[in-house]
Amino acid sequence: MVKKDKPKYKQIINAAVIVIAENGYHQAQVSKIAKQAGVADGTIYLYFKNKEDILISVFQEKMGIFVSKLEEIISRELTASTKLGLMITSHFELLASDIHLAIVTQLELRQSNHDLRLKINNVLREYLKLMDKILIKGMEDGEFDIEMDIRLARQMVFGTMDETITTWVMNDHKYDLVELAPQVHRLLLKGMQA
Amino acid sequence: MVKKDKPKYKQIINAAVIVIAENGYHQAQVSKIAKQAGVADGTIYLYFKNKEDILISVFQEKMGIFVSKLEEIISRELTASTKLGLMITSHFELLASDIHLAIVTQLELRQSNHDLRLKINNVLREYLKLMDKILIKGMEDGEFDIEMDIRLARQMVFGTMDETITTWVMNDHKYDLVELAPQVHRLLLKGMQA
Amino acid sequence: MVKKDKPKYKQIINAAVIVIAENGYHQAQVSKIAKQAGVADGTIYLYFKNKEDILISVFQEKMGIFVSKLEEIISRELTASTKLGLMITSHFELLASDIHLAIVTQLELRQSNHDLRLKINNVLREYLKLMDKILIKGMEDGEFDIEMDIRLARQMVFGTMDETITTWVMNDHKYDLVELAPQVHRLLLKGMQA
Amino acid sequence: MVKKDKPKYKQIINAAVIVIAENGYHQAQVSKIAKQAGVADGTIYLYFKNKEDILISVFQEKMGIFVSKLEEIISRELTASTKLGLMITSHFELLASDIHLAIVTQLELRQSNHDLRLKINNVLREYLKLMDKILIKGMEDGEFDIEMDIRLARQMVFGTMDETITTWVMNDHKYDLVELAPQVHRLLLKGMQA
DNA sequence: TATGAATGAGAATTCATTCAT
DNA sequence: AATGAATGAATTCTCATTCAT
Repeated sequence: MVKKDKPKYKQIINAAVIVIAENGYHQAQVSKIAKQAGVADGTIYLYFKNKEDILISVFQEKMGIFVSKLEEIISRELTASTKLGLMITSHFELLASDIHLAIVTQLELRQSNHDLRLKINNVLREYLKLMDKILIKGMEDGEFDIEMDIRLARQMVFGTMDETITTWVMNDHKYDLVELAPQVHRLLLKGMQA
Repeated sequence: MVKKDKPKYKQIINAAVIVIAENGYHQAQVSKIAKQAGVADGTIYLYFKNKEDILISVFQEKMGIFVSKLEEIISRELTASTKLGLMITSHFELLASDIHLAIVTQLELRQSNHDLRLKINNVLREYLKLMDKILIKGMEDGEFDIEMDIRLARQMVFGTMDETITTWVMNDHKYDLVELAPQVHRLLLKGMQA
Repeated sequence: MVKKDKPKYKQIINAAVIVIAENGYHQAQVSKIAKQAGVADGTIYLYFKNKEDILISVFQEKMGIFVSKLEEIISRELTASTKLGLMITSHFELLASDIHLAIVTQLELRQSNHDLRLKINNVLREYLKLMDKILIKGMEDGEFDIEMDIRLARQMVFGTMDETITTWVMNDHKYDLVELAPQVHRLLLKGMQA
Repeated sequence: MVKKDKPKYKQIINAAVIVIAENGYHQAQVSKIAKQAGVADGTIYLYFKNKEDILISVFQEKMGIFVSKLEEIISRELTASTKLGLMITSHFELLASDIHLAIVTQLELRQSNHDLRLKINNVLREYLKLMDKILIKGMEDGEFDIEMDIRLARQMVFGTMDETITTWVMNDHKYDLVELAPQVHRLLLKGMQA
């Protein structure tokens, strides 16, 4: 059994999400995370190399859920446009169901330093690659404009989703994010359709 | 003559942009900014309340240029779609011509804490309001889909532009950002057209 | 059978010498010593009261070899001057044949704190007492200056030997220490002769 | 006026000697030194790069006194043997007159880590070079044995002095160190005489 | 006997801000 | 207005030791 499978590993990850969401990135001291996780400060360092390692792991573990979900969607027998819709919906659902996580990914983790952000971007890249698969399939199948720049299209899709979620979080999630998914889907679809 | 008109005010603002761009947000100490501006540390505090005030002022002063430009575009006798295109192009041009500023607004200033980001968002809101004016005019004139959610449309426009610029900055601006403007324009237009 | 006779006791002592010599006093953690000895961290505490106890025991065990050797030399039927020469030679030989031990006693163990050094000095005292026996015999037999201060003489003998060994260790033992013994002997003899 | 001439520089150096002597090397926290010096913790870092820099500077500043004194002795028109005597006496006098300094140089500073000790040795080397000058002159003038190994002789001189002082410090300086100087001188002289 | 996961105290250093000059 | 020396609060990480198994 490796470290990541031990119960305390996930315990600390989850504690970190809560502490960062409730206190903000810069007020999320290791001792607070340890306390929230119900372990001693030193125990943190049996599972993580340093504080940065906790934060990257938070992102990896949680982003992993998005990636798995997206892989599952892609593997299904559906049109690219339907897949796009499912991706948006499930992305919104996951964050709407875990406000703490939404705060952390949309606001707090972006305050991290350059190095950490580079590492986070590596994790993100995997997600964006899957997104590209949908776009390419849509272009090949004649659903999406064959002439469109794949990078720009991806930036539109991700940028729109990201901006929508961030706005929702900054407005204290006082409206229903998931309800917006169909409209976002329609908007993006129009932009990309053949 | 108020403080903002005094030469040292702008001198410090510009020094801050350079220092933050070259050292990163977390390595932009007040003493470095003072040195770059050619003044003593204490002098900073004759022009700014505190460090946060410098950063907000940087954003306000620089964002003001975008706002002025956009106001000028809106005031012209043009179709909403043409205005949208001009907005994208001039936005890209301004950042492409000042890499330091691009780094600061797209990457470094986002590492600021929650409070500062809220204040930055207030400044940004003015810009987004002007953007809304174009979208509303386009809907009224029958250019854009009258059914579309104005907030989502704005998030798509801003999100796409923002993501495009950030990706360009993170790729060390090794390709021409301004050249992408027409394609981004076309993509967004398709998404919003009636 | 007491603890000191059990195989793991010596195993840990020897592991400590190696770990300290190779990593330095401040990087010789208990866990490293345990690993080198092939036992669990907790096992150390079945044989030693605490970390300091390991270090004192290292010194005692190893110094014991010097003391035995010296006792054997003293018991022989020889002139004081010859005994002095044998002492120097065998002292040098022992350290030259165990570089790890030389590094530990000449450099690393001296970085220990005040308390530990006091305890080490107690162990050393036994050796110095035997040294005194040779000097006293020499004075009684008319070989050494009867007027000389025994304490000062001992400090000269030990200080010279110690300084010579330390210099050799600090120069990465790139010359032959044992070859220096006759010269050191002659030098000290001249200083003490009647 | 450079940093070393500013009053606070020496103030901190002297505070460090007292704090280290009274608390021991490992209990000499920066905050204690700052308090003893009557400055804020942060002020220390305006004059010293880090804690190690304080300790090296202590050694350099204080060792400088020994070096100056020795240079002055060497420059006089005296026999090598007289110079040797003056060196021993003034070395003993300086340490006997500043017990704190004696504790620091003979016991506490030797607990420093490998890196720091290497730097201290560089400072010490200057002193040893001057010592060599006396020995060489003595050999050239026929006072000292022309056949003697200069390195071994120096190790005898320094080792004997060092061991004598350390023993005195460890015995809580309950006897008069300076009174021992003539005897030490005589002992060493006999060892080296032609 | 032996294990090794868990504990938690302890300290160097940075940097925004002040204020006497 | 301008200076810049001085301030001091605040936080990560290590590692000797314990104790349930």
